[in-house]
Amino acid sequence: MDYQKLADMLFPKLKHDCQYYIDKYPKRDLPEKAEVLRIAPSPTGFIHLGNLYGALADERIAHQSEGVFFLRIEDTDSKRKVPGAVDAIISSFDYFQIYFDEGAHHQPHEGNYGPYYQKQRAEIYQTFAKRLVSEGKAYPCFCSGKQLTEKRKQQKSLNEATGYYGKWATCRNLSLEEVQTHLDNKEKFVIRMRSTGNIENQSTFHDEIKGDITVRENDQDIVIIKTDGIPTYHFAHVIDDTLMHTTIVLRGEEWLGTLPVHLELFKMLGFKLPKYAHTTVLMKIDETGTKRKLSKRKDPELSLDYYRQLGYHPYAVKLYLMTLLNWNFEQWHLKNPDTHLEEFKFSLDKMGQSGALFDLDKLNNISKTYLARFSLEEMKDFLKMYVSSQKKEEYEMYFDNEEYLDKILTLGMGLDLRKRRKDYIYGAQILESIDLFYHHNRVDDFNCDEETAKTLLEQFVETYDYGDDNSLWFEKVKELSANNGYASEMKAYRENPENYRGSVADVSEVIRIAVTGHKNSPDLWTIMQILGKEESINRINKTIKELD
RNA sequence: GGUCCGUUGGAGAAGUGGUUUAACUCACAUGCCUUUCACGCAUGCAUACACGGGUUCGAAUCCCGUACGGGCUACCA
Repeated sequence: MDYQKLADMLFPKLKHDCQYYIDKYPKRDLPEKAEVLRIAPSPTGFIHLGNLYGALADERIAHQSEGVFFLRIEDTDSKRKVPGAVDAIISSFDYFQIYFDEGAHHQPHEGNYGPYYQKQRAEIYQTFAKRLVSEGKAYPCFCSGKQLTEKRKQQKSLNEATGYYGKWATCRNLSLEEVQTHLDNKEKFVIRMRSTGNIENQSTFHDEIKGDITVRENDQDIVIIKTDGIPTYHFAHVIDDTLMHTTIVLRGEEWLGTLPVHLELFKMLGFKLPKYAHTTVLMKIDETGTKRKLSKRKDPELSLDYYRQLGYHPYAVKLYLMTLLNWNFEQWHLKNPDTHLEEFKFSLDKMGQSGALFDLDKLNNISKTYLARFSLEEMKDFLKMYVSSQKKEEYEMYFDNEEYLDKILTLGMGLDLRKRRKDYIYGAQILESIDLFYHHNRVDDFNCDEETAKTLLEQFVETYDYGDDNSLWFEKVKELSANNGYASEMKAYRENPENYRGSVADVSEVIRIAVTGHKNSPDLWTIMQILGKEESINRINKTIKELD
């Protein structure tokens, strides 16, 4: 059989040979320990926490080792492509501050190993496929989809493994004449690799995360080039990660099953095998109470956009993912709350082996703990970023009067006060809270009837003096309480609650609502000091009026 | 069906033959603090090593089997 002739028949007009591409993408000039990793999403228009999880691991390992992290778009399946999806992917990674050294988003200077869209690399794959054909390691297959379905049916009824292999691989040994006839008939064909593996042969393979795993040899003549001339994932992966000099292939464990295919392809092409690291899948609890993989279709709330829209701080989300990624991260972070996560030594062998449940409670906790450490300036920067990224124009007015915004943030969140709040989880909540301060009358929430509230407020204003210090101020509130049948001492109230209408705490709450619009806030005296005499009294008077 | 991976309290997770009466974080509860809430501190809860055999003086840790969960089994990635 003249394989070279076969190869020329199938691929009559390719510009270059394999050597051309091998020379075009020389070994990267990097320090010895440097690792090269990539994330290779397909443009389906949906990326979720799982993608970010993987990207963060990639990014850390690459940059920690002074290596390279790049973005490749796996757009080999035209059916899956969604318009605008690539932009969405890039903008999401951008929001979460995952930075690439090279790749799809860096156009026009995307890097020296491009193109980074697989669609644009079609000719490269074909060139290598041609070489395999010329060496007798791959062959054209003219089977139609219908025929393949029929085969599968038969295999199932015979209780044999499905697929294109062994005696079922009917196109394996077509003669040149037969191929010529098919071509003359303008029949579509795919290129399949000619597997030499035996499914019975087992060996162990070292995965950087999973450890030693057992793999069987592949015996399937899988498709490497589809009828449209575009490669399948398997072939593209082997070619790209070789030419782009990826050193660690980090991907989801759903790829473990096809690892034997990739191993055989690497061997067949004579390429050096990269290291593999298969990460666990993020899970959630189903409505039915069972654990299951996060799904694009069923779990829209787990899309990255969900967190962006609510305004989770990107760094907080990363902190959470890091705790899932490396078990020792959390304790490191507790010890070093002010150290950036980039200082943490990330390692593959500290990754979990079983599917981690996504835990919103924990994310929220990490998120609010993180926000609670913010200074006034940091908080404003974050809110500005959030408001502009979400185009929430109705909130932009808050930034026009920074002095006022400062006051309100200080009041509401205890920023720059000793009593830091820790009950804000994400941006949307904070903006809501700011809104409450602007429209501060929540008379519905008073803990007493309106008549009483009004009386208390009127008496409070009469004796209020901006110059009073905290303790004098509070003495007055106590007096006010006592005059109206409220306990002025908490202890006394707790011992005999039936003797009073309430306690000084209840009186404080009435004033607090009148001043801030909130039932809860930091220390009231300080708030009124910050708001200023005039505005404090205005707010109370306004409330009194509304109670009439 | 075949094949691969996994299974430690409600959740994440450490521990890979003997200071383990199994860390730590979240959740939950209680107490202290306190003019509210939150914070902080302290305490507690949680009947946690999937099950059954085996190896061993000794097993969460090693071996075998079973169950359960998940992945793959496409001209999808």
